[in-house]
Amino acid sequence: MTRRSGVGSQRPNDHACALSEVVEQVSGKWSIGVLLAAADGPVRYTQLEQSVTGISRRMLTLTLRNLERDGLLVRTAYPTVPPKVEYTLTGMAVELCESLTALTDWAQRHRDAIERSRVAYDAEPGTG
Amino acid sequence: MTRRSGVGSQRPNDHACALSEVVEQVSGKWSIGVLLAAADGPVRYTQLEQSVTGISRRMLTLTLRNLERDGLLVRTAYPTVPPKVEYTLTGMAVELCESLTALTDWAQRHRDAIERSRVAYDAEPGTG
DNA sequence: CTGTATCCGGCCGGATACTG
DNA sequence: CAGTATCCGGCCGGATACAG
Repeated sequence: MTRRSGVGSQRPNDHACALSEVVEQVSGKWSIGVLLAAADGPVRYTQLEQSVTGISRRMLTLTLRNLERDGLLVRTAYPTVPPKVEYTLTGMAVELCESLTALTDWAQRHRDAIERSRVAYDAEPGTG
Repeated sequence: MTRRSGVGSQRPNDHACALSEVVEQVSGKWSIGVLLAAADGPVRYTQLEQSVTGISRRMLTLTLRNLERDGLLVRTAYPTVPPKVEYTLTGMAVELCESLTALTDWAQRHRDAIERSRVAYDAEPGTG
């Protein structure tokens, strides 16, 4: 931070607003997983179902529809029998994923602290 | 991306996992707003209530407690009458906010596309 | 293979009242 | 000023069954 002079007229609330919109788009329980699973190239429905461990068909479809609707995924259906559908990241989504690496890096730097905050307070062993 | 050679053994799923954890921590309806509102320095409860437009006392408290618990905020209570409580970002949180600017930048680059995706689909012109 | 439809429980979050 | 307690509605998401 401390770049107040560079941004200009942007108040903190503006940042918060824009930021919240972005976060909300990927804040679904499965959005990140689906996005990352589709990052390596065109993937099929069943491939996603397998890579995104634990997701149900319902949530996979809903997540895909949302990402598609937000312009992050493109759905390509081939009129074959049996049907074949491929999902591909848009340029926007690729850039988003790249931006998200900043968060991944942050998470890695503070992995220990996060771990501690997610367990601790409940374990309470006698070993210290 | 395209840093596959640098990270080493990290599979996409690992990224997705770490990433999801981070996103989850700031995915509450008010987390981002509170975080950004507290970024300028120590802020008091009522200050937050005012800057974070629309938040209720209940949600403000819950959000603060969560951020505190995740090590992103520090709560300082002064034993005065009337009471005075200040909230400050931790170093972790400051770094997180800096990382989040990557997302803000992304949002700004794709602001138009985001706008379109949030309206559209309801207009339904006859051009298609 | 790629979905859709329905039911249902749990959690998130708003409104309101009360407290030290 | 800075919270806490309670009620309650709506949405998210899991399980399951059905369909082209």
